[in-house]
Amino acid sequence: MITIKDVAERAQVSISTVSRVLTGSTRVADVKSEAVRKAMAELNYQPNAVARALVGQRTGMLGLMVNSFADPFFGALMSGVEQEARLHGMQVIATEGHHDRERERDALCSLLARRCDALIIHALSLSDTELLELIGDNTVVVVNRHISVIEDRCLWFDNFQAGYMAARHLLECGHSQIGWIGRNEDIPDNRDRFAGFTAAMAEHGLMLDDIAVELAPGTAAGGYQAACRLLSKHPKLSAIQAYNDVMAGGCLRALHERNLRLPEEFSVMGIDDVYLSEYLYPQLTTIRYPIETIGQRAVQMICTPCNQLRSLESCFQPTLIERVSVSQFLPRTR
Amino acid sequence: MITIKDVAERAQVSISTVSRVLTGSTRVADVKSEAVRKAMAELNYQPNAVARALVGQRTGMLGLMVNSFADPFFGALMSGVEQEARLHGMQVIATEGHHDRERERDALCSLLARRCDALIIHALSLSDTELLELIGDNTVVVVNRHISVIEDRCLWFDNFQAGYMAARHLLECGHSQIGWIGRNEDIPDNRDRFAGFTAAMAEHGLMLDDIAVELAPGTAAGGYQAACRLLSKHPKLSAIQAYNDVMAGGCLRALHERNLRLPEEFSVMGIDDVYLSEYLYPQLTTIRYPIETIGQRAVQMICTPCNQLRSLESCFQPTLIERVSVSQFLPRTR
DNA sequence: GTCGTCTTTGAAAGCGTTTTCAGAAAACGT
DNA sequence: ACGTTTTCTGAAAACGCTTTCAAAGACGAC
Repeated sequence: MITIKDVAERAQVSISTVSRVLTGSTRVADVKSEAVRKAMAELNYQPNAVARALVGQRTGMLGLMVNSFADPFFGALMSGVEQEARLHGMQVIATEGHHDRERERDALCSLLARRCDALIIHALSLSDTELLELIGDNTVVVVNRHISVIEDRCLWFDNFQAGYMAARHLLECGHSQIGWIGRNEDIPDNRDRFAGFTAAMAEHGLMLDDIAVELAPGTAAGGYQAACRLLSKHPKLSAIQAYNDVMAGGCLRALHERNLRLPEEFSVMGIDDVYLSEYLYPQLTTIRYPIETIGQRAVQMICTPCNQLRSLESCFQPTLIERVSVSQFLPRTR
Repeated sequence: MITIKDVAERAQVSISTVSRVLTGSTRVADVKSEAVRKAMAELNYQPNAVARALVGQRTGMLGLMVNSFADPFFGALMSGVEQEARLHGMQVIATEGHHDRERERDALCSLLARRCDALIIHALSLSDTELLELIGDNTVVVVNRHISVIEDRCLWFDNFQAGYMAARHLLECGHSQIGWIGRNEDIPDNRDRFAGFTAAMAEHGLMLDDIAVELAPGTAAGGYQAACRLLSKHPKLSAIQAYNDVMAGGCLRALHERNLRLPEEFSVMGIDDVYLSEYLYPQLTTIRYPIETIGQRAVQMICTPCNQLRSLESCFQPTLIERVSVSQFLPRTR
């Protein structure tokens, strides 16, 4: 491998001088600096980032842990992070946590051992305590999670408001018989979205006992099953609100199988607005989770000096994305 | 930061000894090794991977370049790579190329500068020559591309066969009026798939002049536009073969808008079998591109000693995934 | 008791950089 | 012409680790 030493030899200068033209820290006489540049080009020299990291005490690496690369939701997060990281000359190094405590811990340790300058973490399975202990005093931004002790290093989404807005939209379209399809895991996102949903319903005088609810795994298959159960138990339903777009996707399938014309005969809402949503038929009306923006903001929090960082909100607000899957309520004539 | 020196001091041994228990390279007396372990635990010591990389001349990092993180196709690739990398104790460090020559070059240089032990590259915009020049004599696996000079470091997909199988399937279902929706960029994948398509058609006596073709950008919107044009120009079509699943998704929308019952009245086939396909309505019949497996194999090629590596094929074969969007041809009665 | 052989250990060199320090050379003011 | 400042440069230390080398003990054989 070509090192700074080779360049120095070829350019007839000391390695210090080569280093100086490399970093541009100090003035170097034009003759020499020219010679160095020439030597570097001729040898096709590429500075060793590892050595630089060791001496400079910064690696220029941004550790990122997400649940799964294959999930488009996290794809969007990663994309946001990478774009912004590039602007700041940082390199993303990514791992998957896979919703598994062991793996999340290993992944974090690995990133830490590699001495990333900062970490962006989406962890589902690690407890708050464990997470805090692991990160120690490293620079960290926790996304999609609210840990009050480090609230200023967290970016999260107003899930309550998302659930609320979704229900609100359906109610405003005239629906009142609205079913909820949720996850059967007791995770905060699920709780909050459902709470928002019921709050909106309550405003219209619909109490918890009146609401049809089915729980299932947070997958398309889960959404399908839950929808099937919901439809057979509650024939009067005119709309379904799903925990997220993926479950809404499964829900749509169940409705298609029953030959319902969508959205004329039945409305469906999702939450998240993932890549998927506009491919569904009918295109899904949903609540946008600005996950890509959150990724960008996480990097900004890390790379922008505190004094320059306008202290923007850490809690991101949902927005309604109106597509096709929801329409005005029309009493069915069957 | 707490270093090997601190541990050595605390355990009352030299740093050499600490290093030895760390690497396990040489026997260390039980008393000492115990003391070292204790000191490490008490100080919560974590070896500095950067320093180890510098002296050991290997970073344990696997550089990965893909087109875009947000694209589920590449999500699957990344997932395959990460899984296998984990098994081999390697860490993935990823960048996006974004189908842009400059960015692809920058991304590669950055990975190279970081001294990744090996690179897995999906590059669309770099020319063969440029790519070869950049990678020099680094360990590299090129995916989804065939460069004959380094054929043994390439893994690719039989796009011709994919196009052939797709058309074949439609033909076997009795369709003969089949339209092709392709990309308007002249990339090899597009050429090969179309060539396979026409080859199958030719076997049934359908020559190029008989085939309805529309080209558009390789997006859902592109698929939609192309389908609209195709349908208006060729009312007799009973099936469409799209370049990939994403375009097929757009195509489905065009068909829904025309109130065609799918698949009874019209069949659609994709290629790739991305995450998306089973969410489409009707669920897409397609040709599987085993991209996750390709990712795994790329890592295996890198991490498995040559002598152990059974020389498996480098060209991956497509398989037919029968879902719902294709049915037997039934003459329309309208 | 002496010698050779193992085992275990610490000192020191080295990985490829950056940066400090001090000296040499050049430029300047008078 | 001389002292003072400024500019430029190389030697050397440091970053945190691994590994080589040689020395020190321990042990058994004779």
